[in-house]
Amino acid sequence: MAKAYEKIADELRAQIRAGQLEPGDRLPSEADLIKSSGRSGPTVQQALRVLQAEGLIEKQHGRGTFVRRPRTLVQRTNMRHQWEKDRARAPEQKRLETGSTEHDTGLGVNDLVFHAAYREIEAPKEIAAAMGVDEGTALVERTYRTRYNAERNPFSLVTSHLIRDVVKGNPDLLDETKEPWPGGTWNQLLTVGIEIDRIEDRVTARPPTVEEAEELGLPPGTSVLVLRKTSYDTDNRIVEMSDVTLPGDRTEMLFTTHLERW
Amino acid sequence: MAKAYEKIADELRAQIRAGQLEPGDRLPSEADLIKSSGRSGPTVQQALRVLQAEGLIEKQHGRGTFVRRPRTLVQRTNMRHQWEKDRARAPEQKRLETGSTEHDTGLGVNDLVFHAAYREIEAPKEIAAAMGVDEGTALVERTYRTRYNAERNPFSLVTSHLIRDVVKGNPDLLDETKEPWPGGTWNQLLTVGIEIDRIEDRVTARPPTVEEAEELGLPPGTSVLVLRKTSYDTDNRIVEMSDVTLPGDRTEMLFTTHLERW
DNA sequence: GAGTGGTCTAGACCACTGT
DNA sequence: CAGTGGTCTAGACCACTCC
Repeated sequence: MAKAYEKIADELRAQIRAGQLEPGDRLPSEADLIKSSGRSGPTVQQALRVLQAEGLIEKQHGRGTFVRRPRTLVQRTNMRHQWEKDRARAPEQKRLETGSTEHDTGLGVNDLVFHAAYREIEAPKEIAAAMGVDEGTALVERTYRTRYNAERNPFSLVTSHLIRDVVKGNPDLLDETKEPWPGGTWNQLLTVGIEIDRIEDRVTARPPTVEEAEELGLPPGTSVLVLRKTSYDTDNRIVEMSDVTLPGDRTEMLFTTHLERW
Repeated sequence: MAKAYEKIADELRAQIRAGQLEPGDRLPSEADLIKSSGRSGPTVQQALRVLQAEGLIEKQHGRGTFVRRPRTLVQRTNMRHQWEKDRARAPEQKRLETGSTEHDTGLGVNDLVFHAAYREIEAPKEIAAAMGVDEGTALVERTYRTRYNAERNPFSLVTSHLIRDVVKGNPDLLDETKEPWPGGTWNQLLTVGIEIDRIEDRVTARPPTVEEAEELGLPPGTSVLVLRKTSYDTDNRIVEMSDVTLPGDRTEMLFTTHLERW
């Protein structure tokens, strides 16, 4: 006994996969589906909800229901790590020219809008454990939002943590008005004598929280990539840790691993 | 004017985040919520659906609605690539002992169950483009399922593509009954004189398709990590490409990037 | 104003779980 | 059997989009 809403969903899904309904096409209106299926409104709506949760369709209030366009625009690579390290020691003129986000996106500085906020906090349990410090250790927490000039919503949410005692040698590092800092965090760390040796990127996926969906402007039926980036210095200490939330449907992360030759 | 279902969802979400409702706790029954909120059944259900889509709660038919337990069990690292390469040239006895999945999970061969199937196909457009070959090129498509002995559902779905002409020198590579092959794909490639030079891992996230949700046993309100692994040989040719689907809520991918010293 | 999706009601009956 | 969530009906009214 197939459930009524599943039957409706299956039919529409088959049409989308077969290409009878192409990305951008409008689906039959709910009223049409009610008539053609002989089912009630809520049943038809449940069928559409299923497809929406699969990321196949997108509802637009007052306009109709449409087949979603796949999109993967922003690529984020681990080559950026070496690039960022090199840039940290470049002359200031060069450092001013471009940031790591422009490196990823291939855009100029003027196409992007940054916002940064700093505050000092005491390390909560989870952060302390991940950074290998005691709970309550003084940290500098920095949050960043980056968006395209032409768009309303940012395409990444970043929260970065530094250990206060490690960076206090340069008071500018505690001052958010110095952002954007030419040469980025790595140049900041260089000013207090820190060299980064390796990066660990931890990636998981989950549905967005309401707050993330709101800030990133994510429609229902999308996932976020959650990236925790941990930076180790040449003494094998964790000197920075960032949590990055990225929209799953427009981000591709690329990691290249070179292997030893035989 | 706050929507009724949002108000109910907000209240429950606040209780979960505050820890008044802990992971594993049962939420009030729908009947209770109908009474306490003064709203109708469908409205209460919509509130619960919202929380389910956020991955916060889990409904169990006939038992109740529960706060979901966070879980991240399987870790998959890019160190495995070098490890796999080294293993490919190890003596057969050593190669028999363990596979790359055991390497990731830290388990023995007997804790895991593998299933492999081979077939020959003509490269469809998308695959051909990604592998840099002509559409219609003869490929060997291999699908793998790996699961814990104790569990019903696999924790990864793998589809791997090899170029038929590249591997035809060893007929065993076209025979699925030879699986599991000691030393894995890389040893297979070694038998036809191929050495892997670098790996590219591309990661995105999205909600599961119905088929993926079914096979992986994913509850509503979870995402999948989609990994496309491309292997380049020492002549910079693509010799293998795998598409891997992993449950987002129990997988963590770890990529380590070592940087050049100053 | 016509057409679309969004929210909501007040029920009914079914399917699954545990005692 | 009682209690739970799952499905479904037949409507009502609201909010948004586009002409």
